[in-house]
Amino acid sequence: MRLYNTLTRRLEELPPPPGPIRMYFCGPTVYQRAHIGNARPFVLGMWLRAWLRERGYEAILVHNITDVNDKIYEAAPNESAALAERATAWYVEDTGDLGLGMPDAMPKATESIPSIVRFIEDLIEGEFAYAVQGDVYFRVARDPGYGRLSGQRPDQVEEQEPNPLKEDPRDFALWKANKPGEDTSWDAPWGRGRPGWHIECSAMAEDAFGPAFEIHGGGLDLVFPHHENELAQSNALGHEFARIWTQNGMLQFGGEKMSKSLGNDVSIRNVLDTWGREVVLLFFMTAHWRKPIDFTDDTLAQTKAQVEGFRNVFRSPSEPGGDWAAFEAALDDDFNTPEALALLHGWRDHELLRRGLELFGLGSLAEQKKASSALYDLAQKREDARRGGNFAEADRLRDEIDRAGWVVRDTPGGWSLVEKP
RNA sequence: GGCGCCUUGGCCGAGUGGUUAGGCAGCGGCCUGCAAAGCCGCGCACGCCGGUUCGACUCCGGCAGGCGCCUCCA
Repeated sequence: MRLYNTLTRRLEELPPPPGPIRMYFCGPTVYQRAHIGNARPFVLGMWLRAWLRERGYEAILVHNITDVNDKIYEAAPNESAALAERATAWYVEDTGDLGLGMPDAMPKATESIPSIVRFIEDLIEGEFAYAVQGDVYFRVARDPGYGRLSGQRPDQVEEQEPNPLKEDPRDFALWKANKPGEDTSWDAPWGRGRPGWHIECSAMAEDAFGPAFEIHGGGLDLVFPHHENELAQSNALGHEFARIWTQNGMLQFGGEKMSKSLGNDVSIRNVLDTWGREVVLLFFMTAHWRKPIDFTDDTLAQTKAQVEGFRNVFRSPSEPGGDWAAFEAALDDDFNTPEALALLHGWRDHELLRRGLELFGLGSLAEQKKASSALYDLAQKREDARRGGNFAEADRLRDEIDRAGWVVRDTPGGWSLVEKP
């Protein structure tokens, strides 16, 4: 199996099974209901884990929660902890409802403070970081390779609002001194405060996996500065950190990236309620994970039609045939789900198709709901009316069944009832 | 100013130096009392301009348009 590695800008072969393949994916900052764009790395991580296991790997997925952060303080001054806790529960609930299972661990920043503090201490000791007035900053000038992940040239990075505490405008915060309105803080050798954004991931990933692991994931918008800084911090301590960096493309909405900051976000909850989990999952399958994907009603409607198409395969007799090897090859080649999906569309073999769909959490498409006996009676009455030539009555009964959410289908072998799409 | 990515038929979306992607929608037909589902047939696409080549959608260069990032973002 091979995957595109942002760090080397090429496709790279994974070590042969059984691995292990340890994966760390960046999760959301929790201060409101997560949007559907946030679901993309979650879904990708769960699918990759499932696929790697299918291929005989020991695969482990750790997906973190950022539960201390400026955004949370802004959203709930003096009550950020309560908000973060609530929003974490939402996230777990919403991603759980995708029906893909859950990551092997979901560490929270606030529960990883000792590791974070130790990490910063080591960086200071090595003079890769410095404390000033309760803040601690990473000394970017100490890292000659800074920018190797994102391709940024440190001398060209746009200057931010000047921060007189920094030795160099490119330096980034590892620890921020406690400020008014910030209700969460921890003691540290440099004073009471809380971790900066990037250090938590270095600490949590290494807590889970040690100084080196196979795959790091997250959104493409995290490449710089977040992932760049994670790499810099860990490399500064001589740790290899992640070998393969996978960043998923952004979910677009109305021609822009969907994001909480832009206010154009649609929650996972909302999409789940409107379209159902199968449509959401199939929607993500239609685009390659590295490419942007447009969230539009038209696209979702097309996806829904595909969902029905798969259901109908299972409502028809199974026919042997289907190239599993080609399916494997597509997924082994940079996890090309659109190509794998195209193959699935050609399969009529129930067992094989179900096996393929199950890998993506879509095994439910193979399951049929049974109509109530009352509906069966109506359908039989309609059949009787039809046979008697009373088509007006037959159509009336069909409408009644339709209103109950079911569709009557006449086949050569007799009528059947299927759930209305 | 810097870094990176993208541009395929009505829509979504793979892929390849010369050979059918696939799906959705649409049109025609079969089937049906009418439908639904299914089946059969139909589109000959690769942003623009150059170059390399016997031949480019595929390689190279330029241009145009779009997207992401530059220390809050999945």
